[in-house]
Amino acid sequence: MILPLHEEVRARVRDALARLHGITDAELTIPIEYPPNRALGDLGTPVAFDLARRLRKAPRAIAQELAGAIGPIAGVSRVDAAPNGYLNVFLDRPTFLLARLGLAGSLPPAPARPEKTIVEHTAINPNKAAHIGHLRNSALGDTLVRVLKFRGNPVEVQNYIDDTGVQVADVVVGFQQLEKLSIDDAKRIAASTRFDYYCWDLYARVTEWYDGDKERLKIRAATLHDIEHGVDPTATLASFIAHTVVHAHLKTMARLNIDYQLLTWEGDILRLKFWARAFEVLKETGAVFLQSEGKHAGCWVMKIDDPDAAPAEDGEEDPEAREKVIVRSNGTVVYVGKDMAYQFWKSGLLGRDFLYRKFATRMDGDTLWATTSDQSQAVAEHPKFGDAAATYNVIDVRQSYLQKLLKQALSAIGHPQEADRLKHFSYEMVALSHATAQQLGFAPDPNSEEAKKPFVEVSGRKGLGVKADDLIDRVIDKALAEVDRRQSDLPPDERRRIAEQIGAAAVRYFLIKYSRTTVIAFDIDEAVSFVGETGPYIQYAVVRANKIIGKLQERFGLDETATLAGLPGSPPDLINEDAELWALVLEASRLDEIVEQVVRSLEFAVLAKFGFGLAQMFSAFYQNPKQSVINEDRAEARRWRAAAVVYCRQQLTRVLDLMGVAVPARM
RNA sequence: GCGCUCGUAGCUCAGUUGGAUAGAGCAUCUGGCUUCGAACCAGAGGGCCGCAGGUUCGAGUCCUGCCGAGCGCACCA
Repeated sequence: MILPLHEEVRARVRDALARLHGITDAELTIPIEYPPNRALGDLGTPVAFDLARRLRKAPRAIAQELAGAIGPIAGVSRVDAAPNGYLNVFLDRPTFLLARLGLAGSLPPAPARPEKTIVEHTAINPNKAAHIGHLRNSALGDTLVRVLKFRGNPVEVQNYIDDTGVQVADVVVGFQQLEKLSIDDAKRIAASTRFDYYCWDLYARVTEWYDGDKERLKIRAATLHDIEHGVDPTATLASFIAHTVVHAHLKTMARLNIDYQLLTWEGDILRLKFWARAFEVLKETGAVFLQSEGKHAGCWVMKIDDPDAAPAEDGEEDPEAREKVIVRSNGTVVYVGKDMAYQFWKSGLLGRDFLYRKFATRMDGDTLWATTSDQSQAVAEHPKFGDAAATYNVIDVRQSYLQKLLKQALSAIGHPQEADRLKHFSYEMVALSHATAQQLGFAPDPNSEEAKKPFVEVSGRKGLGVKADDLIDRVIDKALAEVDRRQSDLPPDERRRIAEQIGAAAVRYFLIKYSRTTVIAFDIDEAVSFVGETGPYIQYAVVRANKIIGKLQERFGLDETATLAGLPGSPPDLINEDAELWALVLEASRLDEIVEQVVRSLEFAVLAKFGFGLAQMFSAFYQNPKQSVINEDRAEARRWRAAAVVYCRQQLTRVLDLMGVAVPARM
């Protein structure tokens, strides 16, 4: 918790500026930064540079005036003007640490954020096993959920299931046409094999089959039609495939501590006629209109307004390029129409609701709900879903255009605020490194275009990709080998559990540490590594911290509370003089600031780097014999160091929790 | 053609409201386990921040142009 101090320093600088120079403009921002080293200060601001021209004074002189006029600030020991013009602040170290441990004073409460936020993520086509690209989506989405909750936002997590799309239809075609299998055969396969893996292979074969004769695509169209209209046996088989694969996906995600509150099924959106209602709204508000001329004649279209687009230079611009067809001339709705209906519902603007049924049990024991359109399945008592003040849609960058259309649709029906509060959480895709593609047996022809690209694109249609569970298995196996080597006294099931925790940390950290705009060229060897900047590195730091606290009890018979209880009032020399210890405490306190930055930028790489950097500082501290806690003879020094360890461990544990990662009992 | 992203160490990447000396991991090299357990730590080498202009007290970060790469822009989903 450092943000309240930032605010206090800002307020006092503002106050001093008003008194000294009559500067009261609210637009003046006072940036708070961290000087390059603690000898210069704990916090600092370059505000004097901004004012130099305005006040016709050297930055240094302004900073000096401010330092003299700012007066005492609670929690601050001194304010200095640096020779180059920075205004630097030194904190009262003992008070700072004691307050953060809840041993002195009280920290201001977090701001209330009562408005409900929906986060939709994962949305994997339920026709095959999840792959690493899907994992990036889910890891980002779940981290977003955790970060929002951390700062007090009520969050509803949804996973959209496209059970009536082409991809499910393709696997149905595989069962019916290629394998000549019935629903009972499918059930038999599901009972005896990895069904999602089976579908993975079958899906790739269906793609090849289509390539063999384009006429076969007509079978796909007919299958899709049967699914949409509930024609059996096709519809029942499709439903079975989708449900079975969804359960497999849930299982996969649970291995990474990812789950959901509600599964929204596209089939229910169709059957409950959400689109018909959305279409009414769009027509009533004039958001869409029936085009009577040009190439879109007979279609219902929406104007695309693009304020960023350059104006047509010589009036030769194609007017149709500024229109998006929403309803085709044959009366059927385009894909994005269903998305609009779903989004209107999320934003509480549809005037219609799903029915709900219980689907499964969540990891914390709560109910995982699913939508339904079947009265006989519907449960009367259910939580209120949808109708959120803000929405985050976690979808890769290729969907940017469609997400933009969704925002425009909200605007066009007269709800610009809702449009503004719909955020497309976009991120780049996961591809494969050439080395990994080769290991999988997908080496492109060295003379082909593909070979010249910086990475190899994943393709579900070709069956080219790394399955999520295969990756997780490999990482866990490797972790288990390490655990077996180091913790041979532990029973096998406990070792297994630890390996699973370490594996989840490795995978999740790997998926979070890149910025959203970076294409991850997935390399298997890099992903399974536990050395350096990885999740297990952070876990290891926390395990070491726990070790110190355990030893303290063993050696001195003091538990954590007793150790800390002796701190208030004890001589603060150590923390005042030990730069390394203080740097650790100050850095640890920045979590709230980091979380705000993460929500503002939607960059979880920031969180990952913070966790790693703090763990790194702690590891150095731990490894330094001069900083030993239990070998320290002076009781006060021991207590201050223990306090720093406790605080650091607390903050690192929170960071891991935000990443959906647990702390192993031992490593 | 238009739009959006990206180009930083040998490799993979940070540098997200323009700030003090451009960082991390991996790889390479040198040290360190009878120590709070080395999944670690200490240290070394390694940079025209794609190129050229501009704005600013200050630019890896903002603007313009160029070069190079990726992804979008359907009466597909």
